[in-house]
Amino acid sequence: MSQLPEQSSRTSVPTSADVARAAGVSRATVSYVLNDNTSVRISDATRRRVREAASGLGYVPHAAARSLRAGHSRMVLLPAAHLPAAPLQQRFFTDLQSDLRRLDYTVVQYGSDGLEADEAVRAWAELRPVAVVAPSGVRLTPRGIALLTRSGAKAVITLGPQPVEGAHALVLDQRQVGGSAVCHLLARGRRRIGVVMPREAGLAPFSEPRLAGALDAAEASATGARVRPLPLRYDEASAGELAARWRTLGLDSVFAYDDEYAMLLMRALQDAGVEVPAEAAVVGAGDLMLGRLLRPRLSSVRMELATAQPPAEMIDRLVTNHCGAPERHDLLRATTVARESS
Amino acid sequence: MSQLPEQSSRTSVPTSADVARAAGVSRATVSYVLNDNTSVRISDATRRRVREAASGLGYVPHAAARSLRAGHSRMVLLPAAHLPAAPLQQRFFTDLQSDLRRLDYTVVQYGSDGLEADEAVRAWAELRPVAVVAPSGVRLTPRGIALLTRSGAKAVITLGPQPVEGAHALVLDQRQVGGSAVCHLLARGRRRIGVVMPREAGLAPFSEPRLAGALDAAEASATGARVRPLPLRYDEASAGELAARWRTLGLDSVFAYDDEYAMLLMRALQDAGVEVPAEAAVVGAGDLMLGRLLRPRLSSVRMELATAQPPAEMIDRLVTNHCGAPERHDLLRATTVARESS
DNA sequence: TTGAAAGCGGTACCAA
DNA sequence: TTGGTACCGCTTTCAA
Repeated sequence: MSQLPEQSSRTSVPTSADVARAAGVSRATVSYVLNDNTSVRISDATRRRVREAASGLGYVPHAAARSLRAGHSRMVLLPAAHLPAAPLQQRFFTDLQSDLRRLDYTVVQYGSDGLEADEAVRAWAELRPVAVVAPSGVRLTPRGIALLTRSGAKAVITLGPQPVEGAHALVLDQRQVGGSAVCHLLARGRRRIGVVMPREAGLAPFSEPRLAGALDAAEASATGARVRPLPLRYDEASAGELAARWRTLGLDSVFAYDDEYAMLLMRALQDAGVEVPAEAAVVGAGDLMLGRLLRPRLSSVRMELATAQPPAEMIDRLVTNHCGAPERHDLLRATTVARESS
Repeated sequence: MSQLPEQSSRTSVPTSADVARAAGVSRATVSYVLNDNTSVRISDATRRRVREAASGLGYVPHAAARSLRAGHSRMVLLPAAHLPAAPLQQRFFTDLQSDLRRLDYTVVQYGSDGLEADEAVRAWAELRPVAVVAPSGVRLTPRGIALLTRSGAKAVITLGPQPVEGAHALVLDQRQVGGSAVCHLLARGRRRIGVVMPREAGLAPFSEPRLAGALDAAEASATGARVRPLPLRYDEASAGELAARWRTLGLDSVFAYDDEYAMLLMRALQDAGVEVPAEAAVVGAGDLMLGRLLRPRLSSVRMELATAQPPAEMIDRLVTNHCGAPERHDLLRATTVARESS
C-alpha cells in the first residue's frame, strides 16, 4: 500500500496514472474499469483492485481532459441574464436542468454580466458546449449564433418573447397575455382599457408584446374598444401620480402588466378614492398568491407552459440528429382567472 | 485564400494549427500572438497575419485544452441550490459574479438537482474549479470539502446561516433577524411574541436561527417576555386556521418570518376580526415594496450585507495566497423599519 | 486479459 | 524573431 517512494501522493491531485500505479496495472485498464467499458473483459480481481485504488486515492476524473480526448462534451450552456428573471422562466430552467441531467448532460449556467454581446458569445464558445439555451435578456445575434455553431454547438435555442434568426426557438409569446386580459375585460363590458407599461429597463421585451396583444384583441373584437398605454415606474410616487389623474383619462379598466404592478396601482387608486372595480377594473398577470390576499382579490392572467415534447428531449434530439431547419415551438398558454378586481 | 485542398475547413472547428497553417507560421507563434505574450518579440507583420487568419477562420481557443495544459483554470463554481433563492442571496450572487469576472475569473453555476450530496460534489470536482462558493441549500459535508480541496480547489466557501467545518464561511447569521424584530416589539411594549415557523421544506436553515435569535433577545431583555413558535404553511387555509385561534393563544404580537408570510397572516387576522396592530402587532422581514402597500403598512426587518472586503476580492486573495485557516465573516446587518403594523 | 502508444488542442521551453 | 517539441490527463486502437 504505502510504499516509500509514493512521490507526490497526498499533496497533488491524483491522476489515472496514480491509480494505475497503486493498483499495479496500466492506465488503460484503469480507464476500462472506471468507465465500465463492456467491449473489453477485465478480471474481477483486477476490477476490484482498481476500484479500491481509485477510491483510496480519492481519484476524480478530469472533465476537461476527458472531453478534450473525446472531441465533444455533453455540456449544455445556459447563459444567465441577470435581469430579474420572470418566475415562469425560473421554473422552466429548474425543470430543464434536472431533465437534462437525467439525460446525462452537464448543465452549466454562465453569467456574462458586463460583457459586450459578442465577447460573451466568444466566452461561451470557448467552453465548446454541445447546446446553448439562451433566455431573453441575453443578446444573441445571428453572428453570435453562427460562431457558436462553428464552435461545435449542435443546437442553439432561444427562450423568450421572440425568436432570433438562425436559432431554434422556444417562444413565450407575451401577446397572448395581453390578449387574454383584454378579452376578459371586454367580456365584462369594459371598452376603454389602459395597459401599464413598466418604465423599468429590461422589461420592454415583455411589456411591448403584451401591449401588442392587447391592441390586437381589442381590434379583433370589433367592439370599438380602445386601448391606451400607461407608463409607470415601480414606486409609490409614480403610481400615486397615475391614480390622481385616473378620472381625467376616461378609462374604465386597466391591464397592469403583472401582479406586482397591479397591486401597486390598485393600492394607489384606492388611496385616491377611485373605486375598484366599479370605476377601474384591474387585471394583473402571474397569478401570484399575493393577489389573492388583496381586497378586492386581484384578477390575474395565469401563464402555463404547454410542451408537446419536454424541452430537454427536444435538445437531446437536436443534439443527436443535428437536423438543420430551425424549429419553433409556442409554449405559453394564458388564461385569465377572474376574481373581484374586474 | 481559398486553396483547393483546404481540408475540412468550414465543416469542423478550427484549431490553432489551422490558424498557423493559414498564416504560414507555427502553432507556437499563434499562441504567442493571440495571448499577447510579452516575453517574446514577434514582428508586427507576423502579428497581423496571425490575427487576420484567426478572425478569418473564426478561431476560438478551446478552454478545456488550455486549462489542461496550464494545470489550473480560473473557474469559480457556484453550485446552484434550486430552492427559492432568497432575494438577498440573489443580489449577492449577481454582484459576486460581475466582480469575479472583473478579476478575470470564469463563473459557472452548476445545478445538481437530484444528485446525492456526495455525487454532486464529485461532479463539481470533475470540473477542477479553483474555488467553490456554496450557498445554503447545497449540502456540503466536511468529506465533500476535503474532496474538492484534493481536486485542486484553493478555496471552498459557504454562504449561509451557519458555517461548515473546514470551509471558509460567509455567514448570514439569521439570528440577528429574529433578534432585531423582537427588540423592536419589546420596545413597543409587547411581551408575548409569536414567531412564525414556515412548514415549507427547505426554510428550516433560515427559520430556526431566526427563532433562536428571537428567544435570545427576549431572554437578554430581562423583561420576562415570552416567545412562542407558530407553525404555518404558505396558504390561506393554514393562515385562516391560525388567525381563528389567535385570541386563544394569548399573544400580543408576531414576527412572521418574512414579508410574504406576514402579509398572508395579517390578511387572515384582519379577516378574522383581529385588529392589527392593537390586538396583534405584526413584523415581517425583507422590507419588500409590497409591505408598504398594505394597510396598515407592514413593519419589516431590513437586511443588508456589510462587507469589509468585497467577497470577490476575498476569493481572489484565498486563491492566490492559499492560506490555511478557515476564515469566517459575518455579513448580515439587520434593522427593523417601524411602520404601522407594530 | 492487459499494456504500449497515439493523439485531442494549447502552451512554453529550448534551439535555431 | 520564429519553429520544433514535450507535455497536461484521458480514451481507445492495436498488439501481445
